[in-house]
Amino acid sequence: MNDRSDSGVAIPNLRSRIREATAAAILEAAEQVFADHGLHGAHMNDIGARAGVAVGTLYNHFKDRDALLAGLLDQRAGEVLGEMDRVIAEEARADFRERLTTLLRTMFTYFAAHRPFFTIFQQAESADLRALYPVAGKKVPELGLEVYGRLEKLMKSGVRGKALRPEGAELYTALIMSMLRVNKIRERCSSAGAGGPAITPEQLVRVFLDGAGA
Amino acid sequence: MNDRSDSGVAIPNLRSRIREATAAAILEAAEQVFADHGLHGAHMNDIGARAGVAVGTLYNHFKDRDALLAGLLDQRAGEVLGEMDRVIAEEARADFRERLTTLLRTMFTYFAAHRPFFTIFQQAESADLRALYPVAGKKVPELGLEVYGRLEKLMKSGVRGKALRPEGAELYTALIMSMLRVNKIRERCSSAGAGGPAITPEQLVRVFLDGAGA
Amino acid sequence: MNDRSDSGVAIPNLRSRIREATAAAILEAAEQVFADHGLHGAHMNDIGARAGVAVGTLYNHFKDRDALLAGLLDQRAGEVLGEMDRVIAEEARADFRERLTTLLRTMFTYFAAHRPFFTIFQQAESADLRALYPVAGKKVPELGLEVYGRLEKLMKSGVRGKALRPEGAELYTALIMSMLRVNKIRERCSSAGAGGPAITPEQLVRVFLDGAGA
Amino acid sequence: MNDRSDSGVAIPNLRSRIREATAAAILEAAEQVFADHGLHGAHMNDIGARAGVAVGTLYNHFKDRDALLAGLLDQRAGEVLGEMDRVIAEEARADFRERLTTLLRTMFTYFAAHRPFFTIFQQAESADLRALYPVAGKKVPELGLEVYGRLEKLMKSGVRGKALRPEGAELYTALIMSMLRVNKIRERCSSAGAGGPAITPEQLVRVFLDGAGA
DNA sequence: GATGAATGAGGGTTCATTCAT
DNA sequence: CATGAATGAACCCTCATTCAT
Repeated sequence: MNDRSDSGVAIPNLRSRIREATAAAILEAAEQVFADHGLHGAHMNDIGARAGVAVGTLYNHFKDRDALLAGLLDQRAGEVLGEMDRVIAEEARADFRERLTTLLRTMFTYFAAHRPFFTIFQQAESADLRALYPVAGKKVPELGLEVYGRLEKLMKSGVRGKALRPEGAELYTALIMSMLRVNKIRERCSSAGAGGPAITPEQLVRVFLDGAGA
Repeated sequence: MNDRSDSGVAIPNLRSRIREATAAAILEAAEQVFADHGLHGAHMNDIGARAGVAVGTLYNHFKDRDALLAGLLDQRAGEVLGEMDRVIAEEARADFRERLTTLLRTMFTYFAAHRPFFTIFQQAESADLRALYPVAGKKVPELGLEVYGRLEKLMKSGVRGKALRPEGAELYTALIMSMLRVNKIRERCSSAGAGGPAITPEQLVRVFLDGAGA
Repeated sequence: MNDRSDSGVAIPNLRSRIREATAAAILEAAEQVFADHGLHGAHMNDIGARAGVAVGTLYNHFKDRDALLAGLLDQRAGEVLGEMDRVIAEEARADFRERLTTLLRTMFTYFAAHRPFFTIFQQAESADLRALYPVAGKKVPELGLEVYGRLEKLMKSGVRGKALRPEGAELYTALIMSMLRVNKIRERCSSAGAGGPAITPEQLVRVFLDGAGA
Repeated sequence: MNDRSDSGVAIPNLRSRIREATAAAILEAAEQVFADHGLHGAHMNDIGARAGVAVGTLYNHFKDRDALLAGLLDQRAGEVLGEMDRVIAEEARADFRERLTTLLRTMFTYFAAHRPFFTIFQQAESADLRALYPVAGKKVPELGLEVYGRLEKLMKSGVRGKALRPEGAELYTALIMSMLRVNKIRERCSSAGAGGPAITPEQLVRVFLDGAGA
């Protein structure tokens, strides 16, 4: 009985572990290839080659190309949202400035580590591409929404706690979200930016809370 | 004799006027279709259909798909930069806050009127797509650079004129540029934003200069 | 009356002379372009450009592309056949060896002066291309047939006059015709041939009549 | 264990055998279609249809249309040159007349069996088409050169062995090569030729060595 | 479950031909 | 008649997807 139940349980476990390892390898390959060649330029053959499997194998794990992309976006979105939630919980007691700074640092750090994903995500978020990916459509926009929701909650608590002036409250969240791209812009456009130090969450929060005016 | 020479001159004029009108119609159609379907999803047949011409006509005006896209980006970039320069010259004497507000309003207004173009431009600016479009590559990144240059000049004058604190001076430009997307984010993410009033340049400048802190 | 009839006659004459000049220019341009780019690679636009007229004008003179090609082949075939007939008549009294040599020299000379045409003609003569050019089909094969006929007549008189052995009589004509390409082959293949002197009709006739054997 | 490793080896073998069979079918289809419709008139869809495969399959075996044509010419050129070399080696001891006759018979036989290829080859050899097919260009002219080289070697040995008069030695090779087309010309032009017996290598050699003169 | 050759719809592009000026 | 932009059928090629092994 032991033998049988062991083997009966163990084999599926082994198999499912192999399955998951393959799926993870595929997702990682997909992240690279999508980032390298763009949302439309990434080819299933390339993804398979980079993952070290044949094309057919991709279809054993994901229904089609869109499902693979959606799976990738899901996976990464889950990771970053998880980290955000963890930090929000940890810093629940801190003052507003520190909570905002820490949350921004979390996002900056994640995106710095997963720059390919960030690039993909921005393209996928484009309103006009959503139409092209009905399968992914359900999930793709959610990361933006989810991040927005978390930031908005923080902003509201900031207004309640008198850390933020209430007049412009409804624009704060969108404003902070738009600033997440600041380092990308700095790198691309600023002559100093290419090699220089990235803008820090502290600097960002400083301007956001205190203003840039003299 | 006059009559004949007149007609001899008139025909080329008429033809070239028609040519230009067709080219403009093609560009406008391309703007719509590229925005609707994305940089890769836009098909030459669709562009032709929307412009009311046959596919072949597109190729009488633009060497290939990339040249059409590049032509479109060039055209629109020229327009928005021209308006920016005009406003910058007009407001040369105004104080910093007004100059910044007016410049932002100019951009907001242009992008509101050419939302499709803005969408295309953001996609084209993506680092990963530039590699895919070598033809467009030469011009595409320039709009960002040009806008950045003009904003930076304004920021420097703001610092010199004591309107801006000098400590974070090197991040102001990138920060303002990143904020240009704020209304797009608000529309997409905010529950209020979809139908609500857009964020105004005044609001943006208020937060930027005075801060959101209480 | 004089005036009227003069102008009535003169204008058509002038016009028809212009027409013919244009048609000749088109044919000459076509000869160059067909030879430069091949039977299928020659484009109507290129032919028009080289002739110094617009595409539409080509269609005022020739029904379509095939008719233009057929017209070109007709024209040149008429010229070379005319020269052959003239030489045949002139040399009617000479002995066989001289008549053959002179006829070959006529062809060699014409083809040396119209090498593009010769190239075109060979392509057009290909059995498999005839199917593609039903319009030209009637005329294209005729040059080969006409030349063959004239040579065959000469061969028969040679046999009758005991200048040729009668045993292989039925192969002589085809053999001589196949030899017309000898200089083209020599140029292309022989290391000496590229710049060296062309093979002369005399040499050819020498081998044909006397053999290469020791 | 043996069984398993056997099957592990067998699968690739089976696949590669199928691959080669498909490639051969494609080449054969291409030979027909190129010959039937000409170098430019042959369409990839037609080739696929005749080979019994989809268009895409053609591109799994050949990079593009030019590579397919080049592959075809390579393949056939290799075959005919191989046969020529075999015959040359076998007949090394025979006298000149027999060696020449046998070599010609080899070529006549091969070309009779691969008439489509012969047609293609002549078109491809055309100076003006070589420019259009840079991919094929490298190999295309080689068949002519290779055949020329082999014939020239034979001719030189004929001169050395006193079988050929030395005076016209430098034209013999080109002359023999030009004669290879004799049967094609006979079929097309001679009223007797269409159905009649082909000219034999013996007849050809007879005229070449002994002359047609009485 | 993994493999990778075959598939074929669909996209970008060309170019002979037309016709309003 | 000359012009040359517009036309659109037809071509080459790509690549997501399938399925026999």
